[in-house]
Amino acid sequence: MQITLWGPGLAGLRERQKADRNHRILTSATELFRRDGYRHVRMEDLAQRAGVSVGTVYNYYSTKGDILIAIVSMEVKEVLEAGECLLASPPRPVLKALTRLIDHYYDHSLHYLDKEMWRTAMATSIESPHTPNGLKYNLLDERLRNQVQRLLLVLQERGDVVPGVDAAVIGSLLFNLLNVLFIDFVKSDDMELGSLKATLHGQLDVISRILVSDDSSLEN
Amino acid sequence: MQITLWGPGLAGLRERQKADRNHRILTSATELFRRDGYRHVRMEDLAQRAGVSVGTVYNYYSTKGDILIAIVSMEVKEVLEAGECLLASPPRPVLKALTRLIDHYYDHSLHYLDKEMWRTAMATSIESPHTPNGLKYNLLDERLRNQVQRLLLVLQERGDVVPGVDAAVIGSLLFNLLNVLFIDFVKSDDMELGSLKATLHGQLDVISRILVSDDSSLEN
DNA sequence: CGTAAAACTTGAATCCGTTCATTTTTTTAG
DNA sequence: CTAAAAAAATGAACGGATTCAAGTTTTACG
Repeated sequence: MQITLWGPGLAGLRERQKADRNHRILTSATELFRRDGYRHVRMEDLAQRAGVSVGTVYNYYSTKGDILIAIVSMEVKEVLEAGECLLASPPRPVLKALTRLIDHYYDHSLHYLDKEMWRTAMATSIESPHTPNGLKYNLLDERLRNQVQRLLLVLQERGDVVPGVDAAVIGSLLFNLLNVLFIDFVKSDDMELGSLKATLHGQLDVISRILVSDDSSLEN
Repeated sequence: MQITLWGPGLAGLRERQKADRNHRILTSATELFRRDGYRHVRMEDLAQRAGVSVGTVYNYYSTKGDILIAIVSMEVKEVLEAGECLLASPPRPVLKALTRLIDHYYDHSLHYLDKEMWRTAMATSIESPHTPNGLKYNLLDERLRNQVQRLLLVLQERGDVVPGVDAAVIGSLLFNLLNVLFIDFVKSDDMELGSLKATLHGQLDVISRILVSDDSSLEN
C-alpha cells in the first residue's frame, strides 16, 4: 500500500513516515479545532483528515487533550523565545519593561489557539496535573513564571529595581496575576485583548510601586 | 409505589418528593465522591444509592460536574458567612486581618471536598463557563472576590489602610493571588495546608506594604 | 370520585473517547 | 532475495456520560 517514493536510506523510511504522520495529525488537529471547535471534533474526524486510523492517532498522542497540549507547546515556545530577546535589553522604566513582556504574551496567545482551546488546555492541566498532558502544560507554565522572575532579576541587577525586594517572590506574584487575568479573559467570550491588557496595566501599576524607590516613582 | 406518609396538604406531595430526592442525590454524591473518588463514581452507582434512576439524576442536575458544583456551593456559602463576621470587626493590623480572612477560606476548604473534587470543579468552571455549572461557580468566585474587596474598604474607612490605594483594585489582586495559590495547592497531592498558608503569608506581607503608610509599617 | 393534562421517572439507546487483539508494513539477519 | 522479528497501523469493541421516547404518578377540575 505504501509506495516507497524516496527509496531506502536517508534517515530511514520509518522515521520519515512517523514524522510525516505526526505532522499531518497536528496540522489536521489545529485546523479542525479552530474551525469546528475542540469539543465538536471527534477523534474519527481528526484521524480521517490526517489520513490515518483512530488507533494511530492514539499511537502518537495519548489523549485528545494531549494533542491540544502539543499545540499549546508551539505557542508557548515561540512566546518564550521572544521573551528572551526582551530580557537581553529590557526597556526603561520598570513598568514599561514588565508591560512589554506581558503584553507580548497576551498578544501572541491567540495565534494557534482560540479561547475554547485555551480553556480546555487549562482545564486539563488543573484536572489531571499528573498525566503526561498536565505535566507538560505545567512545565511550560513554570518556564513562563521563570522568565518573569528573571526579568525582574535583570532589572534589579541593572539598578532599576530597588535591591530590597525579592525578585523571585514578586516575579512569581506577577506571573500569578497575569495567569489569572488570562484565565478570566479566555473564560469570557466577549472580552477583548484590549480589555485584558487594560486590567493588567492597572494592576501592574500598583505592583511596580513596590519595585522602584519613591524618587524614581515620580519619573512618569 | 410511593406511600403517602404525610397525607396530602403541607406544601404539596410533589414538592416534598422533589426536595427529598434532591437531598438524597446530593448526600449520595458527597459520600461516594469522597469515598471512591469523583472519577470512579458512575452515574449509575450514584443513582442506585440515591434510590432513583439515572435519568432522574439528570432531571435534577444537568451534568455530573453540576452535582459537584452544588457541593462546592455549600462549602463556599459557609465560608462567606464566616467571612461576614470577620468583616464586622476585623483585627489589627492590616496584615493580620487579611491573613485571618484568607486562612479561614483555606482551612475550611477541605470540609466537604477533597483535592480531586476541587480540581474537577475548577476545571469545569474554566472549560464550561457558560453552562449552569460554570455560571454558578463563577458567581461564587465573584462573591468571594467581593468579600476581600469589602474587607479592604472597611479597613480603609477605619483608617488602617492609607486613603491613596484603590481598595477594589488591590482587593481584586489579592483575590487573584489567593485563588492561584489555592489552585496550585489542589493540583499537588503532596502540598499541605501549612505550606499553602506559608506561601500566602509571604506574598501578603509584600502586598500589605502598599496598604499602610511607611510609619505604620514599622509597627511589627 | 373520575378523568385529562401536567410533571416527573425510567432505563434502554446513543454518542464518543479510549483500548486492544489482529493485520500490515518495515527492518534485520542469513 | 527471503524469512523471522520488530514496529506500527487498524478498526471493532468497551465503558461511561448523556439523551429521549415511553410509562407512571401527581395535580387540577368537573
